[in-house]
Amino acid sequence: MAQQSKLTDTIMQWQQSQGRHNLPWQQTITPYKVHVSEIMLQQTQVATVIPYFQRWMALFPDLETLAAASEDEVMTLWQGLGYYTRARNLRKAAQYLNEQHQGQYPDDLKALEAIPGVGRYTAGAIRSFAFNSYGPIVDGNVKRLFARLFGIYGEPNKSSVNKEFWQQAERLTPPDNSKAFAQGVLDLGATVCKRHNPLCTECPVQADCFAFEHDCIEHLPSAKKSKVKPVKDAHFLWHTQDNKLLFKKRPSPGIWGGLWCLPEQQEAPENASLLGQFTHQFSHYSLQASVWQLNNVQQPAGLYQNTRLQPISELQQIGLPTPVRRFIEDIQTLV
DNA sequence: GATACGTGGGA
DNA sequence: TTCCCAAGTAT
Repeated sequence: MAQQSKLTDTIMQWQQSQGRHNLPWQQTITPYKVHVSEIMLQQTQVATVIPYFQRWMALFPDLETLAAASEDEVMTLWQGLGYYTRARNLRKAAQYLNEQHQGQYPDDLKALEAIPGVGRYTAGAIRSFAFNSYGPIVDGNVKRLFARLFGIYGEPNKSSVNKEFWQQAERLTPPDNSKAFAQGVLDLGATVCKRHNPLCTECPVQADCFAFEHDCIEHLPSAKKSKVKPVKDAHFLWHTQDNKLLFKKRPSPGIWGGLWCLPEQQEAPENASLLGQFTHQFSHYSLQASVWQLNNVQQPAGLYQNTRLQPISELQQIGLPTPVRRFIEDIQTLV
């Protein structure tokens, strides 16, 4: 067996004694559980994911069940978790694996990356966690850890900087049995090498750490350029009929794609009264929404494609964007 | 390479 | 309040 770096050994041993071993997707590991959890965890905190993961596994216990599920079933479960393309791709992935790979997960990185929604990180994660084979990973945790450990400056998403992170990951990841290493860098980043107030006194690689030695932990990783968030206006229609509310399915791709939403239009409608307003902060823009109640006899024109009248008492059964659900609930409380 | 894509938590 | 960030990917 090839000589493994001391850093690799240290991180693996730390993981086995101090790392996380009780996360739901670490129990009776299967490629499917690893896949689902890794998709859910993209840009999403562990604590947020856990209840979604539990519900998902109860409803879609395997690839076959998932492949046969409707998009609506999947979106209803995913509502509130965000980045809804992930949910649609997960369902596509199940169909793809059933049709192209006999319902089995491939175990090489290239084939894993060909799965819808699986990129370089997730392919490495599946290979490491599910197969315990060589699977380098670079995520936010790893970037923070490596930036400090090796003194890697520059915006982490800049391609040249990103390339450095991946080179380090490929170099340090052991050729076999890479699970403990992959889990180790994630756990170190998440629980010790935190963005704020890192626990350097508990860090197993403190002696090797550039940032610790140079006392520049708070300056690494380098800050990204912040951008001005644009404000967008939206006009939603509130149309009720027999205690039912009119919804329209959001197109994909696009914001809230695949979820049901109040019908939206560019301009404020004529002959309508303002029922209420809400604002919502997306990561890339602020939404200023107005909700218009149409006059009684007025029918919303040209809205019948992909629409449904949903009983207000049965809103739990469809996937709604979080701020829209919140608005509707607030209105109900007032009534 | 830049941008779109959600939501909630923490400082 | 506002901003950054969290197990990134697709286009």
